[in-house]
Amino acid sequence: MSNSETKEQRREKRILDAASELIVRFGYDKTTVREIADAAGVSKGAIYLHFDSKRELFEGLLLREFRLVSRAWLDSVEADKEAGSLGSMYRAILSAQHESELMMAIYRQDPKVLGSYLHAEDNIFERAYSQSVHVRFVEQMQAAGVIRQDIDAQVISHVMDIVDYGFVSIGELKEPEQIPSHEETIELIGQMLDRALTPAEGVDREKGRAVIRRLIDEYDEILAQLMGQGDE
Amino acid sequence: MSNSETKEQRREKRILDAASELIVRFGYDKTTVREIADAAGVSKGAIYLHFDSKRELFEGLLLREFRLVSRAWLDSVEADKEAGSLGSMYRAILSAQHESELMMAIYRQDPKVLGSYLHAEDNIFERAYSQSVHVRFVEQMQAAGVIRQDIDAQVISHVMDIVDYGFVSIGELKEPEQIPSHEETIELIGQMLDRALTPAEGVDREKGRAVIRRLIDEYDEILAQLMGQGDE
DNA sequence: GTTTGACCAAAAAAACGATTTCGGTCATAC
DNA sequence: GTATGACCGAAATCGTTTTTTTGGTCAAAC
Repeated sequence: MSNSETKEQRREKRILDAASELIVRFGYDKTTVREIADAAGVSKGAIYLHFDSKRELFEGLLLREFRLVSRAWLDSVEADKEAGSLGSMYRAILSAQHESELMMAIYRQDPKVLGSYLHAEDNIFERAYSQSVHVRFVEQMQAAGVIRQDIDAQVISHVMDIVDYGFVSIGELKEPEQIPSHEETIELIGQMLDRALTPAEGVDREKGRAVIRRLIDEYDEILAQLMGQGDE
Repeated sequence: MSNSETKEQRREKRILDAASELIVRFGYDKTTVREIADAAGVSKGAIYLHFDSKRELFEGLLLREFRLVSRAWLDSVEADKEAGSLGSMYRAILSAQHESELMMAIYRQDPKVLGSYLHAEDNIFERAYSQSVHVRFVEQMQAAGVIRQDIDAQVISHVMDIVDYGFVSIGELKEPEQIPSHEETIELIGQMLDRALTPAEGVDREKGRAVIRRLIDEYDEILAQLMGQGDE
């Protein structure tokens, strides 16, 4: 096996790219399979060679996005030699999320984009949220000495969720011109976390990065599992 | 004039109380004037002796709530001798907001509660937001030496908006059992703000409280103005 | 072996009138 | 003077039928 993609993989990528753009723009319900096929330059039948249904196509798209964003997060943490503090890692994940309009819509559970899928039974979000990855992230960071251990992990994780949810959702509330650059915003958020949650005795940055690597591995497994479930 | 309310004032209060409970529960659109009258124990006609329309009744309710919450905020700041730091004041306002279900719905711009009023033209929110009270709050706090002056007030204010919006909206995303007590949550948020935004040289708490007093006065004026506009 | 697009049943949307509900008014009662 | 609720027109809701759209299939074409 070489690293070049097969013809099929390239076509699947084109389909998902087309679906992503259309769904972000018009929403899941208002985007038809026909339109996705046209935008991807394939026939409608071809889509069903890759996915069993519109729903599974969408779930494939969601899973790809989860993976892409977590990969981007990991890369940015690995690339930054200064990284390892809680703030720098949180900044990295906010940045990674912010790059993807689809990911933003997912995190804020935007009904305009996710449409009827949002309330479809047994959807991927229910399954994904039942794993409490955020709490585990904080617990492992505490164990690694990157986060103060005198505050309950549940509470820390919840405040981080609040900030994250506010960050991706604030665009629904404010006009674009009232919003400062997201670099400045993210910078300040990172500072706040660092100053409030870093232990007094300082941190071993490499340990923090090690936690991220381990967590992303875990996360990939969860995604693979979700992928598997979808196939049945 | 004595401090006892007139009969009319008492009736207006009963009407607003009834409206508040029904609207929080069933939403603006699904609550009828008839139901409000019944719940308040008055006739429908009586309602129109106090308000020119259903819309103005609702705006009266909104303005009363703004005033009540800002008053509760001020009281809690005045009562707490330790208050004056940014964190303690922010904690107080989150608490005050959290006490009022209606205020929570307003801050998260909940369509289930605010219904068609949310997109009604020239609604009170548009007018209220055009005044950038949050930015002015931060600027005055910086001038009083309670907040670091080396960070742009716009950015600080925006991050505080993000936290606030996330705080009142997170209930839409998570199940109640996944949410820690709001006391713990608020406590940590306050710590984060204090540690990240307090100047190194420490603060004069009384100066901070003085800013609050001045701001609430300003705010009352803005509300009075909005009230006036509504009457035309 | 691949790919396509005409085709189908099911679901959604539109059309439409009948019916009910609702915000607001005002003649009447107190 | 104050308060009420029957009353009105506008608007929303409902029930039903018709029309259009859409997800998914598969015989035919390549």
